[in-house]
Amino acid sequence: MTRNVSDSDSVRRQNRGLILSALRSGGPQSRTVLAGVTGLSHASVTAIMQDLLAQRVVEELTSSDRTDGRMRGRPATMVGFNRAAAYVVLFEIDVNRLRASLVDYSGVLVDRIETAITPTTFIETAPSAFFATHLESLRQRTPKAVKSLRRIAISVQGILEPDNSGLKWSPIAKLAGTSFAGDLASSSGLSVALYKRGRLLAEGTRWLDPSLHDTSVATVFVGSTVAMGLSLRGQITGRSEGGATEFGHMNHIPNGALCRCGMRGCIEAYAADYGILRTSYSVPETAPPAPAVPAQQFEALIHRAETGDRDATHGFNVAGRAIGYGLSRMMAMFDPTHILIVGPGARALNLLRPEIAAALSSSLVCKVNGLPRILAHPDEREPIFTGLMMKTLSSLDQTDIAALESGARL
Amino acid sequence: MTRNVSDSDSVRRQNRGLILSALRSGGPQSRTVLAGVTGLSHASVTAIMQDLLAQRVVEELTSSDRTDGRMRGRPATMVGFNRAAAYVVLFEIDVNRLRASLVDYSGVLVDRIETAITPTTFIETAPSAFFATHLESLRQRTPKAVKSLRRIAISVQGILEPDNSGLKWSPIAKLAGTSFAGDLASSSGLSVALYKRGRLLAEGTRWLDPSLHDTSVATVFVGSTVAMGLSLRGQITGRSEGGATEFGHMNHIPNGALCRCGMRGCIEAYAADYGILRTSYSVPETAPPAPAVPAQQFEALIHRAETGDRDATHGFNVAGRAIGYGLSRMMAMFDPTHILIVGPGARALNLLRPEIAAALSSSLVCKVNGLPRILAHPDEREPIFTGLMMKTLSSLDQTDIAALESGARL
DNA sequence: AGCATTATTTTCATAGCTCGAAAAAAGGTC
DNA sequence: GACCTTTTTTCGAGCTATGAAAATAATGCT
Repeated sequence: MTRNVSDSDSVRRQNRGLILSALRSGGPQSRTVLAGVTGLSHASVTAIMQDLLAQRVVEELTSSDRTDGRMRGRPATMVGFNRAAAYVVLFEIDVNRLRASLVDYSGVLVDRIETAITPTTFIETAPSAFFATHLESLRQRTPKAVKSLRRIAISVQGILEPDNSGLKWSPIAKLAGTSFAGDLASSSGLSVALYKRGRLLAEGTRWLDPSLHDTSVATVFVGSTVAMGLSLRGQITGRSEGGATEFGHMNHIPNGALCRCGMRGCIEAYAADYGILRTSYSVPETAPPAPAVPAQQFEALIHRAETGDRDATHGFNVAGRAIGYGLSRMMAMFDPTHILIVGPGARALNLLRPEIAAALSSSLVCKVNGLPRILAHPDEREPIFTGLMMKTLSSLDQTDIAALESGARL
Repeated sequence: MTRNVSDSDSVRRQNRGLILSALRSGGPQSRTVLAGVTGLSHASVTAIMQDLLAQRVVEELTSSDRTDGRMRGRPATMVGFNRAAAYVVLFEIDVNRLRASLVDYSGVLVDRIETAITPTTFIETAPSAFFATHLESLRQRTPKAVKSLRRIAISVQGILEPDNSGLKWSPIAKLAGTSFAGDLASSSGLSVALYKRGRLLAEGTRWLDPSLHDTSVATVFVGSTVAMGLSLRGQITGRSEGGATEFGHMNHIPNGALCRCGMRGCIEAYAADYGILRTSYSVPETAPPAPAVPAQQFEALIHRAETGDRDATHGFNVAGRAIGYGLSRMMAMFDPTHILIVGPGARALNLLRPEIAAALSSSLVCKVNGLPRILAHPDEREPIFTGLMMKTLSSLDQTDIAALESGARL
């Protein structure tokens, strides 16, 4: 049971957290600005800053870093994160590659390793060993980061185990079923967090576009899979497993097209690249989905549809319909003001849009409240990485750093 | 912008809130028990209690109220809400009746007025005047409550205005489009809250069954309409308008049966009483829905299906399918562990269950995580009233009472 | 060079809160 | 009436935030 009692300790923790999160989203700032942004008094900001400086969590920037034209009055001393205060290792795993990044406490990428993944990778090497090897490489290449390494976070696709130790189901061969996160945690002695890609997309777009930060956004990935993250008035929500949704496997048509997951009629079976391809080439719906669709093949299909090819256009219409009715059903539960299409499918938004709009228009909530804005953002890698990094660093801020005792040092 | 700064004031507010909510859910308790339940020290409980007693928010119960067999040691003095500390007026409006209740601060029903509503009621009388008349009657019949009246709350169906001043759309004739809540607020000088029925059902079932209090439950009303409230790990969620969903008007079949809302293919068009009736009697799907279905007619239909009538059974099968696929789609976004069917349709759960289970089983999340538990609770009036009352009183606790300044009195 | 001006940061005294320990209170038990 | 047991209150210590005043560190002006 969580104790919700409030005492002077929790007050400090809360206000330290406020300052850290202002620093996290606003970059280095003067104490006066921080007081304004957080609403704390100057006196409190000074007191908290003294703690943070003593703990080597933040540091004062030298005056040469100031670029703004000098003004009258005592010049402000900017305070920013001490980059060496902590390091985190971030893994992004995909069907065909693993990307391992070492990031410092200020959010600067220090080192990165990319490795290809094949269907046999996890037959030859146990997933936890695969991750451990990459972790070890990063450690060896940046020895100074080793003792300050605080967290590991992994971006995954699939359905998480309730205890977040691994995946119950995953489109990546032989990854599900092993408790790779739990194993990595015990072998490294660090906390390992798993996040679903859809959730990170929602997280990342909030950070990359501050105007969306406090609005309600549904971020939909359309590409080799279909996924969705939900951010409602700034709060990430969704299924308990890490706050993401299983939008791609929401049923679209009972007993419909065969999906990669083995079920029938999922949105993904119509709107992922393999689904669109299958429809366009009139392959029977019950035929097993292609294992992977090369990027240029999907691009070519978009081009054909854009230049008037009937079959390709039909494929995108069917996909738009699936996404549109999925969104319309989602909007009976939630009312995002913006819908952001991300990934390769975003380049085809103009092909998808008419059917999406038609499906949304046929719902009562859209008739009464109007249609949400639908935007496209073709690149998905940056939001995923940004989301993974910011989520990990903020959670470090709020959980570890804000709770540091007065005497303690990092 | 909300200031999230924490200071000693907010500490007190938080801890007062903790004690009030323990009292709200556990009834009168001794200070020692409260210390245990809230996690506060005995010293703090005493200090806060002294404030609350001075403000006449709570009162010590006389020893005669103690029923437990005497034990050794100093006897505990129970502390409970001062019933006269505040009063609230609760309205429940339905297609055919209005129920107005006066409730005291401890949650005891003091007075109640019920009035029939006909399709012409709001043609003859403006909605705000109709509510104001009932408010006035309650005031006159219990004069002592007048000066302590703090809030008005109304249970409604339909889609709320963004500012909660009224309804954008409602199944009740002539109710939507007028700002009856705003008008009532300004004429009475009290704050008026609108809550959707579905949300109150979720709220009420949590209070009525404490074992569900911190679980994730989807409460589905099946009767003259179809509605759903969502409670995730104890938190009510859903669309921004009062945290409810528009489940009944989630699309089930594109371009399907005509719904009362004017759209086509809504779940309600298949699963509300009028939809089941229409299917059972093979009335065309595009025929305008019956305005109201008498309770005994729906009961008779259940009986016919239970005794093997093919047409009636078909009607319930189609309804179960609509609800089942709706739930399966909802579960792609959220993962309640329990699904609670409430209202007249709950008496037909056995007829609906096979198709609901079949639809859920065809979804990936249920295949991986298993089916949620599906329960029935035929009576819907008690959860709605309890939800409305507890929500209103708790919000009074946390917003008004917890923030009372040390010197102030109610 | 020297003094006024201006903006930032720190210091200081005050007041509020929670907490643990000790004391007080209010009954039974023998 | 003395003792035991449990609840409740009192008291001093330790933290925290805050406004006001003081200190600091530059620029602008004469």
